[in-house]
Amino acid sequence: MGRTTWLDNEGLRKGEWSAEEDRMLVAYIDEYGLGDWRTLPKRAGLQRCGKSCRLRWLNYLRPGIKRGKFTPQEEEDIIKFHSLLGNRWAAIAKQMPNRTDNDIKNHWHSCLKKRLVRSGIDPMTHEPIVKASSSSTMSSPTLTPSSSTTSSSFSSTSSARLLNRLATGISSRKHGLDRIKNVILSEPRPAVEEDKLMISSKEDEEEVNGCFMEIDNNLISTTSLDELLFESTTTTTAGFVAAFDDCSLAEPYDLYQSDLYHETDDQLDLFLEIHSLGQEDLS
DNA sequence: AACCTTCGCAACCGCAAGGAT
DNA sequence: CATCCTTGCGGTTGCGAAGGT
Repeated sequence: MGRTTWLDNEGLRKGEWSAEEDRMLVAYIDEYGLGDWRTLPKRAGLQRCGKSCRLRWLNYLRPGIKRGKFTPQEEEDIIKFHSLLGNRWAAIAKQMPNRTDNDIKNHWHSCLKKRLVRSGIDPMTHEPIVKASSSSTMSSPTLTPSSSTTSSSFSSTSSARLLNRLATGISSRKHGLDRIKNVILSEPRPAVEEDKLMISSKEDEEEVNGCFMEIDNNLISTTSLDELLFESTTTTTAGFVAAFDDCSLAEPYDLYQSDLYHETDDQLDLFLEIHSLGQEDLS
């Protein structure tokens, strides 16, 4: 299986790797370690570009890679992490150390995505596919648009889901957290009127991702979002505060303003922790 | 048996982020 | 500070295998 091998216009081999090429790459890295991928092929005696060598090493030759069929547990994990992280395959792969991002991505596209669709689950939102109905009421699968909504009218499931979406936004965008702090979670927290939160430019819109677009579109109110964040961290995660006792934080809310979020990996780990606690709580 | 479709997966491409100069 | 270079990521493609008609 694989692509046939050919030479590009610079005389570099493309396509399927031969056993001999694999052997040469492994032998070189074993002896000299990983280094400059650009110059590695020449030093290793390979007629490949550095990018190709890197890919071959990371996705195939690197020690510790688990190949072959995914177990049901692994599939479950992929679906779970995808619901949290979206198409961030590298981030998902970090949670599953023996699998490569390429492998996970391939399995998702060729198998898991279709399986979810067959089960009536939207593979992007991980929510039940809502068929167009004759009802005239505007509805969102998880978020109820209402300026008079109180936090108690939101299910803890939707709260957790929203929190997870925010987590994805925060961890994937450099200034996402700052924006949340400044625009939505500013202290003291005045009741922010919906029309005060304006997304002024296309750039802003892209920056703050779909979550904020929903705000802009009035699908959820900012005050509801604020309440949701409280609710998410209190009612859906009984063990949440206990889990972070070491942080000496009085309220879960404070976590949003703490230094814990300054590093992407920390954000991710923290939110995964929140999510798993939330899942236990919901089950 | 021949043809067609779907599956599985390796590898390529383009782009963006971040570091080096 | 600007530009260049390298690395890493995600989307997509290509192709043999497997299965169906």
